[in-house]
Amino acid sequence: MQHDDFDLQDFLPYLLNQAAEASSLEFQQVYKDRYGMLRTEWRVLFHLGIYGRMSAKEIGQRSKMHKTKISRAVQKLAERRFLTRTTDDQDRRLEWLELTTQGGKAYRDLRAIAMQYDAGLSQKLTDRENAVLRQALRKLAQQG
Amino acid sequence: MQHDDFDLQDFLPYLLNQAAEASSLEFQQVYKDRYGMLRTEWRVLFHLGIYGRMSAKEIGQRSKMHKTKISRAVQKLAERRFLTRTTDDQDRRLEWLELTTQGGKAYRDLRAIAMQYDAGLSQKLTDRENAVLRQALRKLAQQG
DNA sequence: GGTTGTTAGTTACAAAATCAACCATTAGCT
DNA sequence: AGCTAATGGTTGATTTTGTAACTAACAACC
Repeated sequence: MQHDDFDLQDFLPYLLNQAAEASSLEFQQVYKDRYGMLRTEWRVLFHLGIYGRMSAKEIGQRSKMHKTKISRAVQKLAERRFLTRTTDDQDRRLEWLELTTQGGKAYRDLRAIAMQYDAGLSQKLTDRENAVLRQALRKLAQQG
Repeated sequence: MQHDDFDLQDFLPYLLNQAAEASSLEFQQVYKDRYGMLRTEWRVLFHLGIYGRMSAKEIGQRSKMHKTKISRAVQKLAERRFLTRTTDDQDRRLEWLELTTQGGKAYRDLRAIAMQYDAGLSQKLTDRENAVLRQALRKLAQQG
């Protein structure tokens, strides 16, 4: 049982997780300290900021977050007046979510930081690594 | 605010997380359903399986898991008789962890599945992507 | 030899994620 | 129309994590 040949550092699920965790640490600090947000919350914020008005369901499809997470994130963001919810006229189960002016401001602020942060991460890698990495990650991200 | 240029799918912390989550889903099913283990638990199990007897502290250093997580994982694994704990003679704060026969069996079983699973993931990528990906992830994983 | 500071590991409590059951509404079928 | 199933979203109970405070043992210094 001593020092066998399996290398944990080469096992993709583990390695990916290590990289994901390490590389989101600092950004987490920002949305946490600056806006008191959770990961789920900035994600919802970003979805709305990027794609504009959408429903919780759509956010779920895109982000693969579970609907309860989204539901609670939306609640918090609504409480803080970062978004508004309007029930659809045709289908009254459906709710349209949209950033408020304040929400938009928070989004743009965080987006700027995200872009800067991402640039910093990219600097750790060569151009080729960056390109191939993102390509590969996208393949892995689509489950199946 | 509609459809701005920022791409969430290109933001590394997000992309990494999506890939990590997607690519660990099936393996998670295995250690969960088959051994009722948590992520922290199989990680501890693997550390001991790979490196042999070690202390909780060492596991923490290698895995970057917080010591409370490790403490709890060790407890569970000990309850299930997957490992034994022996206090060090020199330094009685220190505890040596070691897999039992049963623990070793579980480890080898899961390791086999992990290897197979990893091979499956690798198949989604070209050889070059595989090499570059792992290289890049290792760089990102070392924080700083 | 006693005081202070560290270290390995645990525990208690709060925060968050998960899972299942739950409304309310709409769709589909007969 | 009336019944059943499916859908969008919420809620509550349980599990898991995170944070801080805590032991117990050791180290270092005076």
